[in-house]
Amino acid sequence: MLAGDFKAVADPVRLRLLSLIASVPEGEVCACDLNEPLSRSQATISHHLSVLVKAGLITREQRGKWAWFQVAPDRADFVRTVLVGQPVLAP
Amino acid sequence: MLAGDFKAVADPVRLRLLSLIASVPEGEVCACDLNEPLSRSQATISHHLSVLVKAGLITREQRGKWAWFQVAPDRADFVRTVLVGQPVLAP
DNA sequence: ACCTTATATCGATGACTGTCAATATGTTAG
DNA sequence: CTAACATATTGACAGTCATCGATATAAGGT
Repeated sequence: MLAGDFKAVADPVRLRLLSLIASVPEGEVCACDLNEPLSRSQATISHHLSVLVKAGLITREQRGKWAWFQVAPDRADFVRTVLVGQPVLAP
Repeated sequence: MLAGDFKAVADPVRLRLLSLIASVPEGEVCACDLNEPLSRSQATISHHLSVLVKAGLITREQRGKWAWFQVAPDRADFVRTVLVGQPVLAP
């Protein structure tokens, strides 16, 4: 658990992006669906997505014209912890 | 779970400070014990402690000449999650 | 081949951050 | 009261960051 992991989610836009990506039932989101709801420029959204990818929290896959993002499988637990907050404790 | 919470732990020095404070059996640490092990100036340590206090993750109590810090009781779960990483899942 | 669309990259800029030396504040001891 | 000590605050500086407009890259359609 390094400070760099938290740095990646220490920005409101990135946290929201991660939340959006993690919350879709399909498990992946097209970048085209992420530009509008954040009220930031396309360049800014692209930048933040790239930060999340470089941090290893999400993965990017080019499919045709579109780029699809999903939570990195090996970081799903970290992402869930970050988004849900309180861990569920074993009794 | 706001980005500000993660911002507070997104610095290596602060993460280490939080870890030191959270890991002492007594539950509280004197600032005098935090200056040395981080290899930063006294002013820098004081600054980071104040950031953690303002974020509500630790509390500060003046006792005589010394300042004592402990993990804020109402944020103990967040701190544990941050430091331990994986949450323990209920079966 | 061209045009359109989707996304990334570049360059610039203003804001924020970590750091330290110096100084201030507050506390205890003599 | 004064000296010594612990911690906080101030001021300055260099580095990082979020943001955007403009441009580049790449893919698909016509």
